[in-house]
This record gives sequence, structure tokens and C-alpha cells, in this order.
Amino acid sequence: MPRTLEFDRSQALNAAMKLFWARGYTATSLPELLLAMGISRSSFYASFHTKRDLFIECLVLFGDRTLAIVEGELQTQSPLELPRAFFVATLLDVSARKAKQGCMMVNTVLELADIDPPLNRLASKQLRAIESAFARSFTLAQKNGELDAGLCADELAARVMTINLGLRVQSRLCKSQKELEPMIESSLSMLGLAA
Amino acid sequence: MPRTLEFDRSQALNAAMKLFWARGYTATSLPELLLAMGISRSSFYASFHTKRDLFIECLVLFGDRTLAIVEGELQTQSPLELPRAFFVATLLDVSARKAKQGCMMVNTVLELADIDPPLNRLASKQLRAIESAFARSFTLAQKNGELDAGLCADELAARVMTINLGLRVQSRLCKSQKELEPMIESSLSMLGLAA
DNA sequence: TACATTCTGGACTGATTGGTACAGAATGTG
DNA sequence: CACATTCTGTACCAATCAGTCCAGAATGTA
Repeated sequence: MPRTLEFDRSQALNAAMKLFWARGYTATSLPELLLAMGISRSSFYASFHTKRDLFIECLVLFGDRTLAIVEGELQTQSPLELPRAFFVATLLDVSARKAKQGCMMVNTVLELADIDPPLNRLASKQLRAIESAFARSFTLAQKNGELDAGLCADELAARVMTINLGLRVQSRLCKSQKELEPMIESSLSMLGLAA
Repeated sequence: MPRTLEFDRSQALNAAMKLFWARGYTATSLPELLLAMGISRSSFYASFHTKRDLFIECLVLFGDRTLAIVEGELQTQSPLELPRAFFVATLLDVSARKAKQGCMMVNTVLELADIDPPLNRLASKQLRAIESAFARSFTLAQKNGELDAGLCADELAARVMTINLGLRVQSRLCKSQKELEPMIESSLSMLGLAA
């Protein structure tokens, strides 16, 4: 079995994800993808099948990484600190470029809601997975007595998600990270989780 | 000066806006637009110049109408009731189809942020105009003593806007209006404006 | 070194994109 | 009725789109 693959698949996938993340599905053309991924057309179709298949793979990658951030913070942070840790990790502790790109799942939902329902459902599902992770951590906090058991953990998680979605849109507006920081503080105080 | 225009310009513009609103800029093709507007290619270019020019006109129309809703509610509602009135008017007191379309300005920002900066700036400006209208009404309420003068009116308006953006994204997810209603109540209680 | 196998670059396809050109239909004025 | 003017339908354009195809380059095995 001679001639091995001449490019790093996961590296190419990562480059594609960056591009889709920044420019969306429709506006990212195949030639642009090939250039960013550093591969040729035939290698592309041999390894990734279609543009849409590649997009799905990128979306899953992005969703998994985002979920990993939440789960990761859960290891070291108290559940009450989780929303702040998540906002800081994804909006402030990243390059200005990444912050401006917002969240790939949110971008996808807004771009493709009426255009490609299956992709919309996939992105929605991934967002719900993140919301569930928050809900689980709040339930845990209630059992530990860290969090008032009167509040419904699911509703609190839903509030965090609405705020989160709002902040993602704000980060795609002209706003710099300097403007974003007080917004995050303000949001946390709305949630009753201020410092 | 013989032969008058054979179509209703504002009606055609309205049809175009509906389509752009639902499907976004890139995914709406010229043939689709012509069909929805009920005019032919030459009439289109004679009256609207380019697809992009038409989109700008639609975006301005949408922004003006949204702002008119805020200003309109201001005539009859107390400033403290304004956020609820706005959410209800734009998310619940509309058809399910319209609710699912979200907000055209938000959709535009997310679709075109990196693709067409001038359009992004236009949509951002329109969103800021709405935020300003909220801020003005809160300042007024403080002078009337309806609202605690300790709170900063601008920051309260910014909070309303973040929540608003979050709800617009939620409305583009699979969520029905039945699921949206408790989210609105929950959001108002975060803002300290619950019933 | 020779072969089988696998990958790669570039030419090509048909469809679709936004935009233009122009002939002819329609209508108000004289 | 004739003309000038304006609008509209259609054919057309170059560019770009995603996707296919195949000749030839590259490499592990024998």
C-alpha cells in the first residue's frame, strides 16, 4: 500500500473550521477552503466528500471543543463561577479576531435557519448540550447547598443561555473586548452571580 | 411622459424585505426576488439598481419599522413596561413564521460580519438606535421618579439589548412561541422588570 | 529495479450567479 | 392617428459555483 496521505487531515480540518467560523457556510467558497487547507481539489473530495459534509464535521468539532471548555472549567471551578469562567474563556481570553467571530453554532443558526433545517437542528442540538451541562452543574450545586434550592436549575441554565446568545451577538457587532468586559459583568449581575 | 410604472414600488420592496429577512442576503437569489416582487429583471434594475442596494433599502425599512414599534409603545406605555411591550409585540403578537425569522438586523450582523463590513455597520447602527430609544425612555422615567435614579439608564438599556439579542437568537432556534413566552418572563425578571 | 497501489494537480462540466443590452409593447401628448 | 417617451420581457454575458475525471507523480513491497 504505497503513497501515504501527504497532508495532516486534522490540521486541514482545523483550517477549514476557522474559515467557516469566520465567514459562514455559503460565503466560504471551495477555492478559499482549498487554499486555507493547503490541499488540492481531488484530495479534498477524497477525504471530505462534499462541502456540506466538511461543514458538518467542522460544526461538530467546534461544538465538542466548546463543550470541552465547559466540562473543563467544571473540574476546577465552583458551579456558581462557571458562567463567568465560560464567558471569560471564550470572549476575553482569546484573540480579538476570535472574539469577533462569535460562536460558530450561533452564526450557523442565524445564517441557515430557513435554508438548511438539518444543519440548523444540528447546531441547535449542540447549543442545548451546552445548556444541559450548565443545568447539571447547577443541580449539583443545589445538592451541595452552594445554590439556593428554591431556584429551578433548568431555568437558571436557560437564563445563562439567553445571556450567552446575546453576548455572542454583541461580540460580532463592532464591539471590542474592552466594551465586552463590562457587559459580561453586567450580565452576571443580572443572573445574580456577580462578584 | 407616457407609460407609467406598472408595479407598486413599495409593495415590491416589502416583498423583497420579507424574503431577505427570512433567507438572508447571500442565499436570496435574484430570480427568487423577481418572483416574489412580481417584476421582471429590467424593471428591477431600473428601480432598485443592484441586489445590494435593494438589501440596504430593505434593512433601513426594517430598522425604521422596528424603531417605530418602540416609539409607538412609548406613547401608551410606561417606560418600565416598554421592554415587555416590545418583546410581546415583536415575538408573540406576530405569526409563528415571523417569530421564527428573528430580527433582520441581527441576522444580517451574524451573516455578514466578516463579509461586508459596511452592511454590518449599518445594521449595528440601527440596533444602537433602538438601544438609544430605550435609554432615553429610562432617563425620562428616572426624572419622573418611576425608576430608581441610582441605576444608570444607559446600562439598563444595554442589558435590555443583550437580553433582546439573546431572545432573537432563541426565536430562530427550533423554539415555538409557547416556549418563548416563559423565556420572556424570565428575562424580564432578570432585568428586575417582572410583573 | 519493477510493479501495484494510492494520492495529487489541473482541466473540465453543467448549473447558477448578478448584471447588461436591446427590441418591442404600452401609453400620454399633439 | 402619429410620435416621443418610458417601461418590460427575453436573450445574453462573463464570472463563479460545487463537483467529476483522469493522466501522471509518488511510494511501499517484492
